[in-house]
Amino acid sequence: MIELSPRFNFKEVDEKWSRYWEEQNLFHAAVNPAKKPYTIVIPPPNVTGILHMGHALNNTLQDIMIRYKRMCGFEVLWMPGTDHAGIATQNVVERQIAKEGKTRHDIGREEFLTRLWAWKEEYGDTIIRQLKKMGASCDWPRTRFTMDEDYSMAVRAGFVSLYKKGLIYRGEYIINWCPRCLTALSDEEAEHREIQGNLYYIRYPFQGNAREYITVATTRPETMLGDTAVAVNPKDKRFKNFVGKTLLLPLAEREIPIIADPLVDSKFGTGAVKVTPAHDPNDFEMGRRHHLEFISVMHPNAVLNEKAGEFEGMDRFEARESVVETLTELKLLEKVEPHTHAVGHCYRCHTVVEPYLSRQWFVKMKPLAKPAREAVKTGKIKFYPPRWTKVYLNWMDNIRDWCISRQIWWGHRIPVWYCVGDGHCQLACKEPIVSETPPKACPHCGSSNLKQDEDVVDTWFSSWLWPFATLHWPETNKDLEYFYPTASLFTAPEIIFFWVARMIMAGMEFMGDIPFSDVYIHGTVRDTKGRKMSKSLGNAIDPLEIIHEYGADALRFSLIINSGQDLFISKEKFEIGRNFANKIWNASRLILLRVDRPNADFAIEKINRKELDLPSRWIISRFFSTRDKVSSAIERYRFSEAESLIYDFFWGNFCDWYLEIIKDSWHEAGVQQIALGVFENTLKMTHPFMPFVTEEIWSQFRKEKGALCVQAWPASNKKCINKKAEEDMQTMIDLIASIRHTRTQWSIAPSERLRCHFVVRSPEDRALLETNRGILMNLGRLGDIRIDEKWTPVKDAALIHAGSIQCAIPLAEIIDVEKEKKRIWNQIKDQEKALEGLARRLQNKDFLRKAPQEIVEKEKSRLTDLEVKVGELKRSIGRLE
RNA sequence: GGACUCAUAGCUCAGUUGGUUAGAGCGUCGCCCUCACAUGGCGAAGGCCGUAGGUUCAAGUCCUACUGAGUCCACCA
Repeated sequence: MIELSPRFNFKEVDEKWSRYWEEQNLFHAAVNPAKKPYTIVIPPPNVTGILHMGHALNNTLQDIMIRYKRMCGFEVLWMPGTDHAGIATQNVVERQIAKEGKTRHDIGREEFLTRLWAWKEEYGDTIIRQLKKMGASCDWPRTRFTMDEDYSMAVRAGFVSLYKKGLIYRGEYIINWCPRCLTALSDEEAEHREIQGNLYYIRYPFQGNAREYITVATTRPETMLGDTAVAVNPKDKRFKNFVGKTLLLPLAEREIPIIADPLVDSKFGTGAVKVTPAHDPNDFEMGRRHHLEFISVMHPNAVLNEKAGEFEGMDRFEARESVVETLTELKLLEKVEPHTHAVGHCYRCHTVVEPYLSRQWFVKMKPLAKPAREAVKTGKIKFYPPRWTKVYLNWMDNIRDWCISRQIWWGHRIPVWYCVGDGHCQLACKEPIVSETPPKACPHCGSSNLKQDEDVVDTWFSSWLWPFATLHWPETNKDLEYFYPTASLFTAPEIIFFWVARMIMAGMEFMGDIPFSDVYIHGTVRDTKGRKMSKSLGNAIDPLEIIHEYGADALRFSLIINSGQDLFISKEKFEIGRNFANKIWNASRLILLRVDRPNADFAIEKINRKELDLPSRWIISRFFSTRDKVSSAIERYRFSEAESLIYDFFWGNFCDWYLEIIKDSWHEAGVQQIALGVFENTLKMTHPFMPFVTEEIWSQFRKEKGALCVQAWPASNKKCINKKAEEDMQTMIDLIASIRHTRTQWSIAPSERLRCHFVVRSPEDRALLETNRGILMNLGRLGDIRIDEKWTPVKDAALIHAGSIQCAIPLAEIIDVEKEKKRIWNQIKDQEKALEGLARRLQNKDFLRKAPQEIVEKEKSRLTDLEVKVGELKRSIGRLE
C-alpha cells in the first residue's frame, strides 16, 4: 500500500504521473474513423518564453477542455509547438553577442543564424518542459516549431500562392520603423501609448517677404528639414489667398508651396500644417496627391542624415531640442503648448517607432478579410464571450494592408530572387522571381547570378498558418483531413488581431474552411492592484514557484476558479487549490483506509435506488445534478463555474455531510458501495481540473481499469436526480444546523447530549424524522428525541424550525427565557414583514392579472406557508411561559 | 475622437431568459487538535446591489443619463 500521509504529497505525485502519461503515450491522437475528432492547436509560446501566469492560465483552460473531451470519447488532438518569434529571439541572441563586443553584422548572417539555432536547441523547449509540469496533455511527439523544415515550406507556399493571386506586392510606403531593432513593423506591432509632448508653433516666412509668415503647429519639429509643403484645408477662408504661394522653409532655406488638401483639420493648431511626406503617413498621402518631393532626413537608426544640414549626426530627440533652440534664436518659434498624443512604440523593445519611408512587402488584406469577416458574421465561428465579435468585425472592416517584410535575419527568408544578371536583360529581370524553391536561373535571361531578398517575413506570417501547417499542409494527408478544422482556440484578447483574425483569413484562403469554430478569449492575469503582471514591473508571480510550493493541481484550480474575467492574483489565492487538493486527498484516506471490499463493482447506476436510505439517494442525486451542470458549464466555456460546482459538491455535500453521516453506518449493506461509487465518479469529474491528485487516488483503488485520464466521463442519469430527496435532506441539514446554532448560542458543551421535542404537521415529516433518527442523534449530538403532532408545554426551551418541522430543545437552568423569547419575536417580525409584502402583492389586481399563473400559485402557497409558520412561532412562544 | 468592460459583504467575485427573505471563498469574531483532513470542523457578525431617473404587476438583473475604475481601436500634425 502506498503511504497515505495526511498531507497530499504533490511533489512526488506530480512527477510520477507526468512521467507516466508521457511514457504510456496516452495523449497521442491518431486518425480514427470510429470516433469524432476534437482538435485544439496550442497558441505556440515563443522559444524565448518561460512560463508565466498567462501561459499557465491559457494552457490550463485548454487542458481542461482537452481532458474533458478525451473522457467524453472524442479522438482528441492537442497540438503543441513553439514559435520562432523573429524579433524577440534575435534580440536575445544579439544581446548575447553584444557581451562579446560584437554585432550581428560583425559575425555575418550565416554565423549569426548558427548561433540562433544553437540557442534554440539549448533553450527553445524550456517552456515545453514547464507545460508538461503543469499536466498539459498535449500530443507531445507531434511538437512543432514554426521553423521546422516543412513548416518553412508551408510559409513559402503561402507567400507564393498569394503573390500569384496578386495579393502580395512590394512598394515604397511609410511604415512603422523601429530604429533600435532596425526593421519594419506592422501596424499591430506598433503599440500606441499616450505621451506628454509639446505642440510647437513655428513661423514659415513667405518667399520674398520675411515679415509675412504662416504659423504651423507640429509635435515633431526635427522633421521640418524634410518638409516639402505647407497644407491648409481648401475650405478654410483664412488661407484661401495663400494657396499656390511659396514659403521659405526655415533652417533649410528651401522654397515650399502652400497646398490645399481636405485632410487638414482647420480646427487643429493654426489650421496650417507642415507636410513631411517621408516622415508621416498623412503627409505621405498628400505628397502623393500633390506630387511633392519625398525627403527623408533620417538614417535607419533615427540619427539625422546629410539632408538635415547642420543637424546631421544628431539623434532625433536631440535634434528636436536643437531645432527648437535654433528656431527660438531666429525668433521663428511663436509658442510651445503642452500636448498629449498617442505615439507608437515597438512591441518588442518599446522604442518610439518612426514613421519611415521604405520599400517593403505587403499583403493586400481586403480580399482576405471578406470571407474571414463572413465566417464570424454568419456564426460559423463564435467568440466566447460574444462581445469580442464586435471587436473582431470592427478590425476587419477597417483593415489595412499588412507589411510583412522584416529587416532581420531570424525567420523565414522571403522566397523572392532578383536577377543580378549580366546586364543585357535588365528590363525583363526587373520582375522578381517568386518561388517555393530556389530557382536555378533567371527565366528571362538564363543568368544564374541570382540574389535572394535579404528580408524575412513577419513572424505572424508564419503563425497564421498554424492550424493546418502543423498538420503538414500544403501536403495533403489523412491527419489534415481528419483533424482540420480544429474545434476551439483559447487565447488572450491582445492576440485577436495579431493571430486569431489572421488565422481565420489564412484558413479561409488556403484551406477554404474555417480554422476553428469557437474562439475563447480569457482574461488577463493581473496583480491585486490591477496591473498587468510583468517581469519588468517586478509584480509577477512565478507559476513554477507555485507548483513547487503548492503543487500543479493547486496552481490550476486556483487560477481557473478566479478566471471568470480578468484575474487579480496574489500568492495567497493559490491556497484554495492547495487546500482543495488536500481535502480530496484526505477524503480518499477516509474511504480507502476503511473500505473492506475495494475491488467490488461499485457502479452507482446499477444500485437499486428504491431501497436506498435518504443520505444515499441524496448524495447520488446531488452527484448527478452536479455532473450535468459541470458538463454544461464546460461546454459553455464557463470553467470557473464548473469548478465551483465541483468544489461545492465535493466539499459541501460529500465531505461535510455524506461522509460524516456514513461514518456511523460504514458496515451496513451498500454503504461502502455507494460511497466508493460516488467518490469514483467524482474523481472522474474532477480530473480535468486537477489531474494529478485524482490520478494518484484513482491508481490506489482502480488501477485495473487503466489510467484515469482515459476513463469515460460519467454518463448523465436523470432518473437518479431526486428533488424530493434533496429537499428532505436539506430539511435535515437545516435542523442539525439549528441545533448546533442553539448549542453555540447557549454555550452548551459538546459532550452534553440534548433532548429534542419535534412537532410535525404530517405523517411524511414524522417518517422523515423517524427514519433518519440516527443522523439527528449523531450529528446533532442528541440524547433523546420525541415526536408529537401537537405542541405540549415545554418549559425553558429553545425553539427552532426547518421546513415544516418545529422543534423545542429544553434547556432548563441554562436558558434565559426572556432572551430566547426576544429572539423568536425578532424572527416573527422578519416573517411578518415578508408576509405583509406578500399579502400586498397578492391583493394587487395587476399582479393577479398579468403575472404568469405559476408565479401567482407559488406566491399563494408561500403566503400560506408563512402564515402557518408565523402562527406556529406565536403559539410556540407561549409554550415558553 | 470611436468602441467595449466593470461597479453587489472589509477583500475577490457568483447571481442563468426580470419572479421567494441577494450567495460563496478569503478575512474578522467565538468554540473545538472529535480516531480523513487545523491546508481541518462547528457557529456568528457583516449588503439602500455606484448615483439619479425610467420601463414593468415585479428590477441586483432591462433602458437612459451621470460618476468612478479599466481595456482596445484611431492618420488632429
